[in-house]
Order: sequence, then structure tokens, then C-alpha cells
Amino acid sequence: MTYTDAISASITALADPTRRALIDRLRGGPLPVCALACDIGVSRPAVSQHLRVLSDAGLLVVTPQGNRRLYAIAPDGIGQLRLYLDTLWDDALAAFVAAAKDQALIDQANREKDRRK
Amino acid sequence: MTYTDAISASITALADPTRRALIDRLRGGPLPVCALACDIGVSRPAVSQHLRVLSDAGLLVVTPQGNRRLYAIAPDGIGQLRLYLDTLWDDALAAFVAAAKDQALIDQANREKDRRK
DNA sequence: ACTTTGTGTAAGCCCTGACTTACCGTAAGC
DNA sequence: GCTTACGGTAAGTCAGGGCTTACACAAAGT
Repeated sequence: MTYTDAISASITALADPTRRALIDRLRGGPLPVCALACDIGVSRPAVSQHLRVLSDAGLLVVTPQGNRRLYAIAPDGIGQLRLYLDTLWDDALAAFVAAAKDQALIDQANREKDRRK
Repeated sequence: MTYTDAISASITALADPTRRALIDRLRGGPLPVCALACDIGVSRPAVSQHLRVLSDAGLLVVTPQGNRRLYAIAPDGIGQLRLYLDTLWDDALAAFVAAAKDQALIDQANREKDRRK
């Protein structure tokens, strides 16, 4: 999976409100499927499918423990998304100050034009 | 719009690949709609709709300039998303080290049990 | 004033995906 | 060994949303 694909999968996975609810529920630490299904208001198979999507996106890690499977947030997956947003933030800020500078030049040119009238 | 709603709208807006392509196209600076529609492989109305979604999510700002409308990335919107991911990252890391510590305790208990055998 | 250019809106189609029920496999407890 | 808890898979339904065509509106140019 390329970097772009990973970002795409991560954002798509987090776009669903039910999946975000699952992630939020896992902030405290690893949990089995049934605990998640009880808290969230959807059926257990639906939770399984969402966990599958989140795992495939690299946002969760699963550790089988006897009969159950503990799901936990994967810091690496979140880290990749953070990196993407950081570069986006940097570019946006740079473009913003550049646009402000351009606007300042235009304003100055307009003022000089007015003066010559 | 509450904080949670804002995050939800931002992530949902970024989840669509076409909208991410638009955002990436705007990294260099503000652009009018037609320039974006030419680069991206969809019709101009589709671009308008996507820009609407991105603007509503607070990820873009639009400045009318004569006949055209210049769209630019809103650093504030990206910043809010960054903040959300930062707290998620912190929680995930804390839960990770806590789980590692728990596992270490379990391992130690098992070793002592084996020794007593 | 009329045309041209740039852009948003409306209506409709169609496909993706989220959810449910039903079913199957596997590990633990008696 | 059988039952019970836990969890993944399959098939089917249905709503949401992305795209297109057609239309409407505003600003600029001639």
C-alpha cells in the first residue's frame, strides 16, 4: 500500500461516525468486540465490519487473547495521518502569507494609482 | 456548530478523493473554480458542489474577485483537525504504554509461577 | 444593450457502503 | 464430548452522496 493509499484508507475509515465512536471508545485502552458492541448502538456484526475497516487502514491492532480479540488504537496509523495534516498545514500557511503579501502589493499599487490621479 | 460537529464535517469532507485532490491542488495558493475543474477530471458543477462541502466544513475560504471566486485553504480548519488527531495520538500512546506495562506485569507473574513449579 | 465568461443551483441517476439477519468456526467451562 | 460465549462471514436491503445535464444569475467586455 502506497503512502497516498494509506492516507486515503485512514481518512475514509475515520469519516464514518460509528467508526469514530469506536475509536473514541478505545482511547482508554484495548477492548474486546462485545464490549464495543454493547456501548455503540449497532449490532455486533456491524462492529466487526467496522473494526475490519479500521484494522485494514492501520488504525487498529488486534491481539487474540484466549476466546476474545482485543482491539487497540495503533499509534503508527494515527501518526501517519498527523504527518499528512502537518504538511497540509504548512502549505496552507505558506500560501496564506504569500496571498497576504500579494494583496499588500496590489493595495500599494492602487494607492499610488490614486495618488497620480 | 459544536466542536465535534466541526471535526465530523472536516473529516467527512476530506474523505472524498476528489475533494482531497482539490485540496492538494490548492496547496500552492488560491485558485478560481474553472482552473480547478480543468485539472480535476470531473465537471465544473461537481467541483462547485465539492467546494461547497469543503467551505461548509471550514476547510476553505472564498474571496470574490470580480467575475471569479478564489478558493483557498483555511489554515484554521486544518488546525482544528490537527488538534483532534493530536489528542487522539496522545491517548493512543498513553494506552499503548499502559498496555505494555500490564503485559510486563503478567509476564513477570508467569515467570514466578514457572519458577515455583 | 448584448454577448461572453465564470459560477452556483436543481433534478435525476446510479453506485457505494452501512446495517441487519442468519450462519459458521473456535476456545473455554462443565 | 457438549454446551456456551465470543467473534467473523455471507447475503440482502436501503439510504446517502457523487456525478451529470440543464438552467439561472452576476460581472465584464465590446
